[in-house]
Amino acid sequence: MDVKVSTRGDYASRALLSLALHASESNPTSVRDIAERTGLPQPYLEQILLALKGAGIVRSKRGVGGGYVLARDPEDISMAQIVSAVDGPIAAGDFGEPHADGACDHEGQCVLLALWSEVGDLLRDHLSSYSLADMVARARGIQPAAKTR
Amino acid sequence: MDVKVSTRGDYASRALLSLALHASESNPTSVRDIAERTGLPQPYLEQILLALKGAGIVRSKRGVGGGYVLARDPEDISMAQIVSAVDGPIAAGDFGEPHADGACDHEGQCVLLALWSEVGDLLRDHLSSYSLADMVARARGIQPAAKTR
DNA sequence: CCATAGTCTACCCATTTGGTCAGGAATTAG
DNA sequence: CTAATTCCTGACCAAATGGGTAGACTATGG
Repeated sequence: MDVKVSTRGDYASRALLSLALHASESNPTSVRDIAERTGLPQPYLEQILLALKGAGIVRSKRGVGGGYVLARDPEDISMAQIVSAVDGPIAAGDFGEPHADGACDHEGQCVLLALWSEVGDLLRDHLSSYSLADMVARARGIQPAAKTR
Repeated sequence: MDVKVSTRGDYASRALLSLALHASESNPTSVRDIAERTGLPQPYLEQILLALKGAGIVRSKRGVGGGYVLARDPEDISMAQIVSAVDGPIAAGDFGEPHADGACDHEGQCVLLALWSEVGDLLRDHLSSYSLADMVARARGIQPAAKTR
């Protein structure tokens, strides 16, 4: 089934969480600093930040005093966006579409396709329901007590 | 994130679904027959059935007229069991435990660990809520929900 | 004993994952 | 201008995983 979080997804989340926690001013944070704070390997982290930039989640500034900044408010960055930015779309299995009109080539296979796709939806929805701001809140201990979203 | 269903999980489900659909008598079905009905590569299917046997989901009989039979009633075989039998435990990421007492080595990383684990639970629960019998019902068109006419 | 059919072990190739490295290009300080 | 800083680009790499094959072995029934 393969429902493990890749290190990329995890690392990206950590980097962004760190960025959000230290977003005191609007001056950028260098990759080096982020790597130090999070304990992640710097060169690898660069790749990941680049992907996040490509997805429009962070902005970058080059040169002296440059670095990365969140492109939007943490409230407007969902965990689903983060994860799919570095790991591709959150979808269970690309075996083909459930060609829903009962035209299965073998027995009841489309029933299963429908199930996998349902599972993907469920997961995407769930991750979409959390924002980076939620993680910041939790990390600061202001846990809103098992949210009911 | 990696939330795709492996072919193994899918194949295992198909094989079992096929087995359940033709479970008219208690005489076993050979791997060759299952492969033919489902259109799956026979040698690969053998491996998968072996794993399912190891998990106690099917029983086998060797020799002439041998083959595989469901070990239990389809009602008592959950989709979660099938998937984890061939793909290992359904759990998001084994980075370590969320050492819940706020003793994160770096900033708020355990918050994320908690999230991944929550996601794994959600998924496992969801797949556990479906049984092979449910799939059989759906495949036969006795769809409890969208029943046309 | 012989054909059938499951079981086991090993191997194979392609892709993905996790990660490094060597420059190049932009920006700013001086 | 030039040098320092920092992001950017792209190649490269090792290991694991996924998907699949091949072949020998063993149990069973006739």
